[in-house]
Amino acid sequence: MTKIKETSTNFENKKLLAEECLEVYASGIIGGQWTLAICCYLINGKLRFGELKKCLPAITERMLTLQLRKLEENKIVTRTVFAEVPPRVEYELTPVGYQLSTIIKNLEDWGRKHKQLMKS
Amino acid sequence: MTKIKETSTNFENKKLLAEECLEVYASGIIGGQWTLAICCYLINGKLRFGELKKCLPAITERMLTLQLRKLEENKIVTRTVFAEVPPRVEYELTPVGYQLSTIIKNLEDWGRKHKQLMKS
DNA sequence: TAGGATACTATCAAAAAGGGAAGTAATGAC
DNA sequence: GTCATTACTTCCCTTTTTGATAGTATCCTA
Repeated sequence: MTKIKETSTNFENKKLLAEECLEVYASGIIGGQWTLAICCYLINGKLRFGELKKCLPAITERMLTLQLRKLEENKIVTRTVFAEVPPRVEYELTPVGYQLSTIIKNLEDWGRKHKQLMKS
Repeated sequence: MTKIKETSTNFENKKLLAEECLEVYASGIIGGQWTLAICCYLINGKLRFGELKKCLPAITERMLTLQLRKLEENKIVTRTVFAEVPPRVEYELTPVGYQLSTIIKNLEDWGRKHKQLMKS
């Protein structure tokens, strides 16, 4: 999750696919390793940076920051900074962010079925 | 898409997340760069290796093979080899594979909305 | 005046994903 | 006997993502 190289074949491929295939586009946006997990927690209401970190004990601060920035860029969360010391920053889903709940639910259902199937 | 290192922190994190979060589990399975695109084409019926390749002009044979193998491992597609020369191999979605259609549709709808939003 | 709280940022390294090009096996057509 | 066809496999390299660790700023408290 750093800068992307706009000359790589990989970049081109991603762009092309996302252009002609809305589901690929969507999965590119919510497909980061922690993205969905973060959204899951935010769906129950806004959370501070530190609270999210507690929800995801294994995430590093760097990763959490990167993912939140990406979500913010993609207008899926809003970031509100309170001018206090120590600082307080709250993250909340936007309307499009909340609209992910259907997808999340479907993924959950499908995931359950699939997991069951793989066990047998 | 090569071997994964079962000792890496990354591997551990993925495992943990997938265990406690079915939507993360699901997105890990269908989240490859070409996975959803492949499923999209297969949803209309079985296709041969070469036909898939034509559907995705930019994919390399290597990648297509890897993705299909992963899909097969995850019981999302079946692979049927016909003992002919030149060889013929057909790929078809399994029932769970077909059940992805809901998710694909959701992603498509959400993607459309999101894309619209980002333009404004 | 040293330490704590919070939300980061910076730097370096490792792992994972993806790409390019060439090679393989079997057989029928020419 | 050479070529074409098909579905791969191999090897090596680049790009992208993720992890580990160590800072930074500000003010309040003890």
